[in-house]
Parts: sequence; C-alpha cells; structure tokens
Amino acid sequence: MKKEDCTTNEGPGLSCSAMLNAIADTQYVIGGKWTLRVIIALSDQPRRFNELQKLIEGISARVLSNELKDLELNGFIHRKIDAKAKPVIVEYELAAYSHSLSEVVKSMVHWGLNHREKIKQRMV
Amino acid sequence: MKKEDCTTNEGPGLSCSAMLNAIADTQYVIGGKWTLRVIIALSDQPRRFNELQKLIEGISARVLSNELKDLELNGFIHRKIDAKAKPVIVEYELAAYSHSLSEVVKSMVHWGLNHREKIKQRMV
DNA sequence: CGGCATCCTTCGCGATACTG
DNA sequence: CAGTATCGCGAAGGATGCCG
Repeated sequence: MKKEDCTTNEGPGLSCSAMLNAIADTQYVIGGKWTLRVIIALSDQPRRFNELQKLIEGISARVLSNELKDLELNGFIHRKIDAKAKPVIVEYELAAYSHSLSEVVKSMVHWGLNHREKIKQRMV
Repeated sequence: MKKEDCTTNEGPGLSCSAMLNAIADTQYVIGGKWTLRVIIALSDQPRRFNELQKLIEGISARVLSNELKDLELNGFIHRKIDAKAKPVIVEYELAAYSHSLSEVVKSMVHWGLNHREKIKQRMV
C-alpha cells in the first residue's frame, strides 16, 4: 500500500488527496445554501423565474439568478426560451444529469436524520 | 400525496422541508473546509496536535483547534490525555461514530470523480 | 508541545433599487 | 416578467504572536 492510500476503505486504490479533491468538488457544486433547494423546487415541473422566487422562501433575485446560472453551467438544468411569446417566456427545467445526485442526496438525508436523533438522545 | 411531499423519490414519505433540514444538518457538520480532512488524517492512527498540523497542509493552529473541538462535540473523535507523561501528551483518535459517515463520504467521492470526468469531456 | 487571543481578509449571502 | 447593479454585513477562515 502506498503512503498516500487511505486506510479508510472508502476509495479502494484511491489516494487520500484524490478523495479529498473529489469531496471538495462535490461540496463546491452542491454545498451552497440554496443549490439543492432550487433543484428540488424544479423536481416536479419546469418553472419560471418569479415562480421559483415565490416557491423558495427567502431567496433574493440576485442569488436565484446566480444559482440558476451555476446550475446550468453544471448541467443540472436547462433554460428554455419561448421567443415567440410576448413577453418572452423563460422556463427552467431539470436536466437528466440532476438525477445523478440522488445517491449523494439520499445518504446526506439519511445521515442528517440519524445524527439529529443521536444528538437528541444525548440531551436526555 | 401531500403537497409537501417531494416528487423526487429520495425520501419516501418525507416532506421536502424535512429532507432539506436533514441535508442542512449534514452540511453544517461536515461541510467545513477542513472537517473531513481532519477525520481522514486520523483514519489510520491516533495523532497529536502538531503532528496533525504538519499532516494537514495549510491548516492554522486556530482552525485546527476549533475543528477538533467541534469533532469531539459531535462524537467523531476522542481526546486522550496522558497526564503522567511530562510534558503531558494529548492524542486524538477517531471514535466509532465517525464510521457512520462512510456512506456519505463514499457517495460524495464517487459523484465528485464522475462530475470532474464529465466536465473534462465537455471541454474537448 | 498544545493550544488561545487578536487582528485581518475573503467570500457567500442579503437588501434594495433599477432596467429592457 | 426576468433579471442586473450596487452596497454591505457577517461568519469562516488565515496570519501572527504569546503563554503555561
């Protein structure tokens, strides 16, 4: 075993720094305060800008705008423009790639619930 | 199905806000820049403060100190003190609870690697 | 050696106003 | 309606120095 290899067996054959970089990437992409909220708000149907802002309580237009740009850059959503309509209609819809997050989201939800339970019991 | 239920099927029977809270908890606990690095640095053996600081490149004493306190509060590590030695020896070791993170870590590593691959291919 | 105190910087985010 | 521009706060983190 190389010095760099992690003894935790999360990444068989993966160096620690490679693992840490991958984790940092994930945190960078979905670690923002609103990122996953926007994705979830789009999970059942495409939505328009102001619709999203009403749906996601507390988000400002500036932040929502930035989130949507980043999400599009990362391939999570598509921006659909209907230029024929007047005024122009812009809709955001989830791309297939957003489903690749399901495992990450699931494990985070699971761990978060367990952790809260654990904390509660320690309080008793 | 209640209005609150998520149409993404990550949390069967779980409301969106419950999911989002659980995710926020997880991000709060392990979302710090250094948290997982410290845990991984401790994964093969207990280590002392200055040893950790050398091992984790770039971390300051202040930040490491805070991380270790938080990690202990959250039950991830134990602080072992050998008071008989002079000067006193302090060691940090992983607690069993830190292994509960393995699924989260694994999925984040996996997704991060895939995402980087995807980005690379788009560059071509 | 194992930290804590202090000061400073950076970055994410919030609030508000404004525009085509 | 769908955003952009501007301003600025607050918290996380970095740099440095000191102490038992």
